[in-house]
Amino acid sequence: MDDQASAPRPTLAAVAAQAGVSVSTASLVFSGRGPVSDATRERVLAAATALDYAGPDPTARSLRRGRSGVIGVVTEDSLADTFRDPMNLALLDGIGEGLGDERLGLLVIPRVSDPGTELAAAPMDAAILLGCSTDVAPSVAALRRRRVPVVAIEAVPMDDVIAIDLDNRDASRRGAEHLAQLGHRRVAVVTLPLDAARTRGEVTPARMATSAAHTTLERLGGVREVLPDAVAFSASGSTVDEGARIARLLLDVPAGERPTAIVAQSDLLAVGVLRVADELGIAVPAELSVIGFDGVRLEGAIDGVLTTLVQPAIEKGRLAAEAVLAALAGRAGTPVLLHSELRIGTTTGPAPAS
Amino acid sequence: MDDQASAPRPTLAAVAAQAGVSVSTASLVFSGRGPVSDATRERVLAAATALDYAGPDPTARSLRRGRSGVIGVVTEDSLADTFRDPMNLALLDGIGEGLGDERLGLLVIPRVSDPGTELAAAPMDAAILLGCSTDVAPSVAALRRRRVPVVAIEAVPMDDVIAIDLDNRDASRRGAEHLAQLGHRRVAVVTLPLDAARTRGEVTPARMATSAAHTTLERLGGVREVLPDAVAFSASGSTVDEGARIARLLLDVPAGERPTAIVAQSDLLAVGVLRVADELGIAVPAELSVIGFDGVRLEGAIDGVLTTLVQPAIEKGRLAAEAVLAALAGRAGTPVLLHSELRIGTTTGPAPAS
DNA sequence: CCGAGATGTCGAATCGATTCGATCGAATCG
DNA sequence: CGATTCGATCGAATCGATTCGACATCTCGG
Repeated sequence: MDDQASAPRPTLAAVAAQAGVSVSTASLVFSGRGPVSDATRERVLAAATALDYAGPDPTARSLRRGRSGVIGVVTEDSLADTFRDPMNLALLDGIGEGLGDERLGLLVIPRVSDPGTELAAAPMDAAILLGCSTDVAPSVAALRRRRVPVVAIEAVPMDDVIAIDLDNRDASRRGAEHLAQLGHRRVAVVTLPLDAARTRGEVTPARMATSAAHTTLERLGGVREVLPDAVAFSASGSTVDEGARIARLLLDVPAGERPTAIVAQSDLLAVGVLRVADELGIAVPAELSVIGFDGVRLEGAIDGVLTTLVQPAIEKGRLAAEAVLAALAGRAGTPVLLHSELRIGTTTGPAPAS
Repeated sequence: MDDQASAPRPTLAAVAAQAGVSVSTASLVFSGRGPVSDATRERVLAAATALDYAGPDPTARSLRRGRSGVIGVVTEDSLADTFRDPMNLALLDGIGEGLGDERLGLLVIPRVSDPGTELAAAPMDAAILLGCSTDVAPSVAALRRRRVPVVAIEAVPMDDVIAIDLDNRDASRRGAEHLAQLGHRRVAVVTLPLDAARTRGEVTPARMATSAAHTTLERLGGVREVLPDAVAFSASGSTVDEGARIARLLLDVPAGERPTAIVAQSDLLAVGVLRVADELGIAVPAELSVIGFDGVRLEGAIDGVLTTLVQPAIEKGRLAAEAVLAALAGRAGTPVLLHSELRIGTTTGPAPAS
């Protein structure tokens, strides 16, 4: 019962003493980076077992080695919301794949409030910034001061940040062209969050000017290259509920004022839009075309196939992990630009004759 | 560019020197746990800014303080699969809630292969064992040696482990009674993994005897208290695909040999079963009743409402977090037993007349 | 005007390991 | 057989902070 309290955790020094060797030799046994005779090794290991020694203290080891074996994964949402987005899960899949058998733990850090505080407090050897739709500059600054290599997924290009980027603008443009070719002229966009406060509402030029949400702006810009007049409303997150919320604003109006197509900046948002269309009895794609972004698996959440821009999500995660490993090895990480592909499903069709 | 390489990261000592104070005083400024005059404080902070000092090194601080500010979350599956289970997401929600504003990071550690190795290498102040369906003894032993308090969710009771437990056996029994009352006699069970290897296949007495999968065995035991002859097949994980896989074994047989009801040990498994029933044209609940476990939100994955045992998942996470905080504060954590409730949905009905 | 108490600052020990260079005996080689 | 090398071991410095006890200064009551 009170063993735990009474017996202090044994240290390497205690093990060395018990085995009758010096601490340095004992250390060699556990780290395996020096020549040790078999006899000595066994004596040390026996002593460790006798004392119930659990191996070198990770904290002390980290301090001395200058490595903690931990990769920080910095997310935008709350912990659980982060993992509710299949996009992030795919990224995680890729990261796990890319990290391979390196023994690195993932420390998940929600960047919800006061950026920097928590970021600066946790030990980590490198950081991956996940889905940087809002302003990441403060976080990056905090990490840079700590000399922590940063890999950012879809962030605005910055010094000392290895970018794993996506052709957001070009892809969105292709999506918009698809709609334009189908005759759509009245198109609305449901965007990802536009600022750190995740304000919900119409995207005005003023808001765009002060926004640092790279991905959001790029995707919107791509659409407006083709459809300059497309109105846009920002969601407060990439969730089905948010998509539905914005969709109600856009669709619950007299039929004449309704857009004939909605571009959602994520598949989850698109599902929300489809759900509301269904509620309101608006036929898709006869009366309304919907296009998403990401190309994640939607597990039977919708009937048919969502027209969307499929991005190589797992690949993205894998490349991020590889960039981290490169940075850890002292090699310069290579920035990457990935490409999305338009998948035409059953949610887009010719614009209804007006 | 090469600033990063050339200029070594400044230390507290450098800041102290620059400010003309001792290291101890500088430390006091950052940790805020001693009296420092305003003038001194400002001088130190100015020096820190001048040197671009990012604050005390987390690793060094952890070593000295004996606290790393990190909670280990030990999972059974791969990283991404863990978070694909809505059950675990709900737990995470609860953990986040229970941790509140304590500045604690969550280190996610998949306990896939060689238990203990990674576990022992990462710094953490406490560990939460998530969904312990398979054998956790080795992990617990490794953590205990390191004097890391362990909170286990639904694990077999062990010394020095704070258990957050669920009435698995009783709940399953109530589910089985519901089926029995409806006249079902030929009932099959799709179980969670039965062993660390996650072997898929029929659950034989021999396998049960060597299994340490607490949750799995309890839930199965509960069913067999009512329906002793229920056959059982173990899945290799709590996923829709696994549920479907086992369901095909059970349902793709001549109609006379088919069970009239299937008890799935998780909602995800149940969804897999429903999917296969649909594929094979078996009407639910007219020809087949299906019951799940967990009561998680299934986001339109099925038509109707799943009959299932709803457990207080968020509460479970919250209690686990509170137990962790208690342990960290030196207080003894209180073991908890939570209760599930049978929710009767549209997937169970009277047994078909044979 | 002196001693008690409060306040601010400092030096030194400490947390638990890793690692560099030195040492020493044994084996190898010419 | 002496010089050299190699393998095994050890001592001591180091990683970057925190914290305890000591010390100096200042305030205030008596």
